Amino acid sequence: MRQSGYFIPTLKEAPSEAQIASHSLMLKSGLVRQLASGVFSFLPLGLKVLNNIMAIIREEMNAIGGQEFLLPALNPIEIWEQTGRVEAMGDVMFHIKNREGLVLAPTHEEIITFHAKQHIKSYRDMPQIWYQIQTKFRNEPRPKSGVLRGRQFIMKDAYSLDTTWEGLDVSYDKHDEAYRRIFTRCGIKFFAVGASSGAMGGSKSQEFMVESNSGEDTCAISDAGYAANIEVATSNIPPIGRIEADLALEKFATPTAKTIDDLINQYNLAEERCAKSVVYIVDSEPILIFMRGNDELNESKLQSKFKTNNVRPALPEELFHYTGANHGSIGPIGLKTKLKVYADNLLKDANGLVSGANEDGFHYKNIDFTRDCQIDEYADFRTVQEGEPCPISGLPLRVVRAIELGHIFKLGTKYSDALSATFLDSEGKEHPIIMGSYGIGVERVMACYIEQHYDEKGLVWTKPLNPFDIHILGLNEVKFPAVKDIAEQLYNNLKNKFEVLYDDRNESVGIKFNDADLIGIPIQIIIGNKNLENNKVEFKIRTNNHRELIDITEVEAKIREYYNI
RNA sequence: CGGGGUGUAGCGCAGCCCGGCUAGCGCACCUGGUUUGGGACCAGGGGGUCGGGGGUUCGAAUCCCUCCACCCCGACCA
Repeated sequence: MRQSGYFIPTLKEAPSEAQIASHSLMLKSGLVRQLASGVFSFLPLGLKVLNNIMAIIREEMNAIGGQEFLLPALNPIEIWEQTGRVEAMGDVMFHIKNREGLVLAPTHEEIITFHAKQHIKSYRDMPQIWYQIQTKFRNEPRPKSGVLRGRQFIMKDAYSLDTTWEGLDVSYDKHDEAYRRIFTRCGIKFFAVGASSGAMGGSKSQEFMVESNSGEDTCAISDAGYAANIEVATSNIPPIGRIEADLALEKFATPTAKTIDDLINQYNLAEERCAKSVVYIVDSEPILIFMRGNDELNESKLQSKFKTNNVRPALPEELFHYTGANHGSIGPIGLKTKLKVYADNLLKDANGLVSGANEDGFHYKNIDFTRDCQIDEYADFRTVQEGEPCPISGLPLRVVRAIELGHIFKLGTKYSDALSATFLDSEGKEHPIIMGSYGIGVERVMACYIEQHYDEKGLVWTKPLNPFDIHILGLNEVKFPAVKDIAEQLYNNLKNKFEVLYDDRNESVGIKFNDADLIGIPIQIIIGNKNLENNKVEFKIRTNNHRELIDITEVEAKIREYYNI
């Protein structure tokens, strides 16, 4: 490709809206342009990279037996109504205004299930893995970070159809392995985490994450290989257990203690023996939960425990109404109304506790959960903290931000039940198809690669994502026709063997060098008049910016050596 | 949806507080010339609904009202 006629609009200064490296570099190097908030156009160079990523995805999906589909973005709303997801999606789903009954698909479980219902009738028809690489539409409330969170984006989504739960396990594991291969081949350092299946109720879910301060998820990871989304992460902090002394329950005045910290400081108490009360409304039913000291309640765990997305902290007036006290004085003893009472596992059967007396300005001490009050159930409600021991090794956990690249999910029969997609087993009995769903954000792969591969000069592409293999720079071709001749010769010789970009523009050397470094093609062949006098050209490797003078006749061999082909 | 910010040429910005010649600067772009190994130089030139609408005023980029877009924080996130 001759650069003089190829559209690569590089920018010297990035538009001010770009806050993160990948966004800024994608704009500067002419890969993308923003059209509207969360909506991006891919320019030729960016599309080449995207195509490379999609080629890898296709290879790996095909390798596990995936069959490629192309499903429409325009969907009849009826199908979405049948699964209840019009309501569940809410504003996230785009609705077509001038054609009643059509929506833009944010994902394709419904449509896949629709086609499965049409034609998958027998256990003999399965297993199936169906996938597509297609544009999704989601009306994100706040698009951000360039292509990382957009209102329109390309997703590889795959769906497995199985007759048994064991079959689903096999399909799920295949995707797990395929995803690891895809991200590894793309040159991305990632980790997989157990994730919350939340109210979806699926039996297992795993996210593929890239550590990054630009990420929107939080994960707890350890060097021992433990990794989990903070929504489900645990640590092996031991329960506080019981103290020896069997002390009598005692009420005491705490007029100025509103928080756990106040209590600890004013009355010299052990933080872990303070039972913090949290009142939540779960599907309109109030519940009381006790947490250890200043432990933070994890709403995702709450949602999973009660299998609903509908949880919220109680309002101040609700607190008083249900407990008889205001925030800061709520406890397990003497509740005004009967509430279901839960406690975090760390407080299991504990005694010697301090908690509110359900009377403003008073607390109880020496509370014994097994003696003084009724705890209906203990469960894991807490959010793990940085430095806590990893549950598999005891090594300290790190809590990091991460970008979600992909998600694999055991759906079960949620959609096949809703849409009556059933099959007959070998005994002629009808069962719902058992499904899985598996997604990869294609632009995110690109952005994550960039986040992990750039320097102060610009992008640093490596095989196999690189848009071109070789960048030929002819320096001062107008003044030195010999440079032009050799550059043309090399270009014509190499262009049928490799993807070659030839900078034949009549630009100053500075511009050519800087643009080449910005675009980041792995190998630069720099042709200048001085070196040419000795039949030499420069061979520059972008990953380490190492430059070497080589004989013109060696160029092809050097390229083959670098790419190992 | 709540909070904060921005909107002036393709990009980056100044001017606005305190209204006043023809709206500026750098880069980019066009023409001619000179240059040529890390974003050249000289000369000339083109490009603007100052986000939109309304208002105040003799006069608005500037003050007021309103709408919109974009960015950041938060809420939300199948």
